[in-house]
Amino acid sequence: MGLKEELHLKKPFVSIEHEALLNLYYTSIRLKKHAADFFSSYEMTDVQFHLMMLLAHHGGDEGLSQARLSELMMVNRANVTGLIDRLEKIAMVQRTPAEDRRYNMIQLTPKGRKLLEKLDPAYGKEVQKAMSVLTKADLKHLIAACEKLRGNL
Amino acid sequence: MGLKEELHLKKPFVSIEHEALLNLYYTSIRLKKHAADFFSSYEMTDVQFHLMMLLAHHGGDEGLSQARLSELMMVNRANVTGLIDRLEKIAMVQRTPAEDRRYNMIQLTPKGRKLLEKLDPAYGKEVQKAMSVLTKADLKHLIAACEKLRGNL
DNA sequence: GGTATATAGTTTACATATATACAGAAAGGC
DNA sequence: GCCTTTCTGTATATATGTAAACTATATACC
Repeated sequence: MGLKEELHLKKPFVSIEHEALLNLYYTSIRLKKHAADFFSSYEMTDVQFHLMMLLAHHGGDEGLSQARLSELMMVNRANVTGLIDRLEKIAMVQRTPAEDRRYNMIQLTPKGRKLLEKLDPAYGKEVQKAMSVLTKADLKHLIAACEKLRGNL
Repeated sequence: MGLKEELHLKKPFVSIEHEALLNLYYTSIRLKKHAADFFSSYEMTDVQFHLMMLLAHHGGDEGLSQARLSELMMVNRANVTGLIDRLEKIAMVQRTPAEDRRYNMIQLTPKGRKLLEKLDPAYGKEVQKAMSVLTKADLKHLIAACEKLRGNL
């Protein structure tokens, strides 16, 4: 269903460019909410899961610094402080001082790793379920379009 | 540039479905930040502008209720209370009690309308600039893909 | 060696988002 | 008329995001 119908708008969009932008926004929001719903049954937020996934897939043994996490998540460094605070409070990750004493290296705790081992495959299935309405060709087009848009900013 | 290169990831994505999802997320975030930058020179946030645009284009004379705004913005009703509070404080919108005394009708003030008359065309140009790296066919594909994804949730 | 510069993480103030619970008002059924 | 249900807006607690200012540390340069 078109966004116009979905939102019960009386007027059409100003341009197809604007319509495409709003479709991107709203679809991203809806997918994010869908993910948030999924994680809420595990007492987790989608953002917390995302951070833990980054540690699992890109952290290796030593983990990732908060600055690297902020880069990977495209958020402010200040935001990561709070995220790690909350994840540390529920014992999912831990801070370890690095050799360079400006850095904290963040690692999954055993508890965090165990939760991820259960959640990661389940989340992967959810992603497949959500995205598999698109053909491989659709997916490639979508990725190419997104890359073009980001390249233009 | 691919997301893998942009984030300097060492490992590839698990699946093209996951890569497409992350492209959607990150592109949406980047576009939103771009818009936020644009509006910050006018002492406005992108969200505040969005709300005012909805009033201008879909509010008619009587305006929109907070519930309708929350529906159009796909956010919680509680969130709209705060948004209107802040916009009322800077005299961009006003609350008017409706006949049905449960409702507030929200309208642009003359000051808000005047700002929009200046901002709306400038924002339109920004949207064209950002989205016109895509051909009309690309845009149609993108919209169709987004509609399919939302239809599947 | 000493100084200027850059970087990492934190703190603060604020905007935006959710879920939940509440009060006031309207609507429907009996 | 009365009661239940539903709907709107608000209050609260909490999560996530920003910008800006701060401390501590490392690096570059003379």
